Amino acid sequence: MARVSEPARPPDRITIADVAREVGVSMMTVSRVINGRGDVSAATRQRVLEAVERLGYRPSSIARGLATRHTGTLGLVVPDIANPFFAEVARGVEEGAYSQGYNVFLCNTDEDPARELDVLGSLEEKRVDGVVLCSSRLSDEDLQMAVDAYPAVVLVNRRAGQHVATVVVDDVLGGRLATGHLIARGHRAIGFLSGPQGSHSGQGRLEGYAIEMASARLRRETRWIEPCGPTAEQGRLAALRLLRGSGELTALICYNDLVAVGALHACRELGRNVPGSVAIVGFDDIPVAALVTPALTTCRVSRHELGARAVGLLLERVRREGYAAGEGEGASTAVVALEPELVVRASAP
Amino acid sequence: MARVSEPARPPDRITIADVAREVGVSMMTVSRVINGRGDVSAATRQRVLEAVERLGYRPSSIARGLATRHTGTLGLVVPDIANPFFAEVARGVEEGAYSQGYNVFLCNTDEDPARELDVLGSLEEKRVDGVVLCSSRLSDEDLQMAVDAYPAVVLVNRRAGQHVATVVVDDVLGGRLATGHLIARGHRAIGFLSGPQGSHSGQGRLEGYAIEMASARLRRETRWIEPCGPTAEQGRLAALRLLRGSGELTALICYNDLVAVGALHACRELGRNVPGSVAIVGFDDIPVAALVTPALTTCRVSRHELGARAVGLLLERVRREGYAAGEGEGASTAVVALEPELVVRASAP
DNA sequence: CTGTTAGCGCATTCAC
DNA sequence: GTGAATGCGCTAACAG
Repeated sequence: MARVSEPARPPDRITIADVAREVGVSMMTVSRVINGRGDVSAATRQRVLEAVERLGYRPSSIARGLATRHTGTLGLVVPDIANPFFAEVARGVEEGAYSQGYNVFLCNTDEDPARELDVLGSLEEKRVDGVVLCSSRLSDEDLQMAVDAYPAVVLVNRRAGQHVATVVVDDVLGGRLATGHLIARGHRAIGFLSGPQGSHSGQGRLEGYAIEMASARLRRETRWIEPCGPTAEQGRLAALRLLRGSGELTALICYNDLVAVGALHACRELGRNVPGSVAIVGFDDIPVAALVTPALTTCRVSRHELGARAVGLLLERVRREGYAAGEGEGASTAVVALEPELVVRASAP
Repeated sequence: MARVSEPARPPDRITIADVAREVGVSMMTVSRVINGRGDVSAATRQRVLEAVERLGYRPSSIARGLATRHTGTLGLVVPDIANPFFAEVARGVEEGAYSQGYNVFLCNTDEDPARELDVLGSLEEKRVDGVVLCSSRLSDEDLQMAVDAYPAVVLVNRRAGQHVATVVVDDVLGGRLATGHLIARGHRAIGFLSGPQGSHSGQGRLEGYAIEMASARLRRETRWIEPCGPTAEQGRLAALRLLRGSGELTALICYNDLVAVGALHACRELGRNVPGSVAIVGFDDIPVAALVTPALTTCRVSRHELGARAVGLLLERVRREGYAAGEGEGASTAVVALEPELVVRASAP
């Protein structure tokens, strides 16, 4: 068997020194050309550029990072990238970062606070210039410490005081939109599958529901509100309980689209036509919403924009890093609330 | 307005020198403790660890990377992270990387070869230790160059010769499973919505279909095969064409689940009961497959495993980086083909 | 078991 | 316009 005599280390990478030697100038001149800084005569600039091309030189972000203390990298921390919600947020973040020349580290926390802390630590070691932290499960205290540890942080879907940059969804408005639409269509007895007990977004949406019902002077019954897990199956079971217990209901607002799909199944089992006998509204506009029969009316917010706005805020801050976070200092809005919109389909026309 | 006299730079980070000074040892000793290398007396180890804790010292991956030429980072290149397929692959990749202490850069190519090249370049500058490249749209030539530029590369869903590590889905087997299942249920006239013309996976699945039909000595008609776009709407239209043109068909195999959902809608329009009059099989087992009515029988492969296997191969290679890629040298399998499985549901029981 | 020397590749002062 | 020295924070290779 042919065996190479030496371990055959890959040839060492081309460095800025190689380019300088090739052109016959100092490293500094090459550096200036590459970073477009300082004045360099057009002639030498040209020769440097050619040499860079010829040698296939790629500046090392690592070395540059060590020298400048800026790495051109961001961290993106999400509970689960396989969750379409965060996948789309990630898309928005990556696009924004890419367009500004940044690379982003993707980190899953798996909803585990310990792992979240761990991941944040590793990003710190990587010396990221900033972090987008989604749906943090950290305690207020830990969260504050984490925020302080980075040059710049933007929170998504989690608040932590006015002075921490944040992008959230206006869930109360979402709840109002859904409820208002049903009321406008003549519904008076509206049930609410409110999702997991501790859910912030569930609470917000429920609050919006309460506001609209109250302002329309409609009756509200505690038994019309039923908590449930965030899945289709749990939605089905909860809808069954609700519809059997409160036959007067003519509409159901569901914590999310999966729950709404479950409610659809429940109605089919009970022989209740949708939307004829029961109208159904979901939240999120996940892909399945448009594919089920009848297609779901649902309340959506651009998850892509959520991510895009988050990096936007982040990079804004990254750039002023090093300056005091002065209050008046032209600081842009710290808390952005994205407004959802109602997508009207067949389940609640 | 109160204005700070100086730009108020954040206090410089703690370095290994600070820790060394605090403990009264050399930097090397601290380094040894941190990296668990070399022998250090239990006593000093303890004192170093305490100082690290006390000062909140975080070693800089950047500096370490410059010194060791290993960054502890990987690149993950996908066409679109918002596509659930790649999101799940990403999950697998991230998990595997995390468990081995690596961080991963997420890069979207948006299906654009130019951008893919660009992104690969930026990863090179970041000096990643390896790259997982999914569904590359690069020409064979460009792909080969890209592969050569990195210490280690693993391809997902794209082949490039035997000596490039690759993880793919066995689409031919998938096609055979779907077809075989229908034949076993007594179907003899089976149509095929074959997806986009250039699709590799579509071709593979179609090949599997042909193999099974032939081995069962069943008649095959060219008009039973209908190409279509990869969406529900295009699936619906194609199914309409197919079912109207070939009334004898009792089963439809669909390029993917979205197309299958479209076929479901088409059957409803034509008043043909599923599965009574037409059985339908999809591919991929996307979330919607289980939620439509009737639920879809579909052929799935673990996308999570696809990612997990890819990082597995990658890290295996990263570790032997620097050695010649000797053929016999205990080199593990370069090409892994994951076997899909059939998930039987109501649309083709 | 521990310390010293040197350098990873680049950018930031300053000089010229 | 350009170059020379110096250091970013850390570890490899040797000493001791």
